[in-house]
Amino acid sequence: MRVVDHMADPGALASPAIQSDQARPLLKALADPLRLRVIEVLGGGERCVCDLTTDLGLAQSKLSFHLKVLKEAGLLADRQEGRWIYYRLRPEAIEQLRSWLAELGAQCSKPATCCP
Amino acid sequence: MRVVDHMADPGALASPAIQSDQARPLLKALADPLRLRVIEVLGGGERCVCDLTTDLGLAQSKLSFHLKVLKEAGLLADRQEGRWIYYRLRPEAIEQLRSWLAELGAQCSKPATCCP
DNA sequence: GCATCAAATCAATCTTAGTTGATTTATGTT
DNA sequence: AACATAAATCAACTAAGATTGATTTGATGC
Repeated sequence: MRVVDHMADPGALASPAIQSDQARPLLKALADPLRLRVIEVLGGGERCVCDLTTDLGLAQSKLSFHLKVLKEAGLLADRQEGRWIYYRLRPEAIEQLRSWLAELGAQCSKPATCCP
Repeated sequence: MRVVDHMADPGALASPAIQSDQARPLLKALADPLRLRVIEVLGGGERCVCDLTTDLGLAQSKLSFHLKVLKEAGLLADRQEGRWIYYRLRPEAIEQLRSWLAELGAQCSKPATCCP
């Protein structure tokens, strides 16, 4: 039944109810060590690509590739200003993941009654 | 500074403060679609391997491989009873991830002041 | 219009991770 | 002890994803 209407976890309330279908692309995008570093930096606030390149010491095309993956997964948003492009985290995506995890954790402790 | 002592998110309070170093193996383990299905099933409670095999319709060695990955990442715990082995989710791991995500989301909305 | 700089794209290569079927280890049964 | 079943391991193969360097697109300034 998965009843969650008793407000056990206010932190997860922002997002409705997420299936693993929605979590999958997010998790996949987060699974790379380099992308994690990008995410970590953007956790501190918006950044332009040039900034990220020097901050992380990455080849330009490499960073660009990973930014694309993160963006297509829905984790990042970008905006253009002149010839610079700024990337930022999408807090909605983060919240989605958090609420998916919350559901997972909720009822996982039932012991099995099974085979023998 | 990353100040989080004002209790903005009670949902994250259970776990202390997680670096991406700790999140990385968890995220990597969660990044596979098959493992996500396993996780989803175990979200409903503990299961023995034989159960999982038939539930998910997987080759035995395949499932075994993925269970190992998940376990080594710290997401699963197992116990033996007779010749059966039961796997379950480790809620601590879930909470770690959740609190890591909470920190990420907290301060990510500062606009950049940068290049031009 | 031409030169310059930021960022994205592309094709080729390299690396890592997942699959498969057979074998092994371990527990329990007769 | 011999057999049957549950699960882990292994080696060979396959597929997916990341890296690299070169090229392209697009915006700005002269």
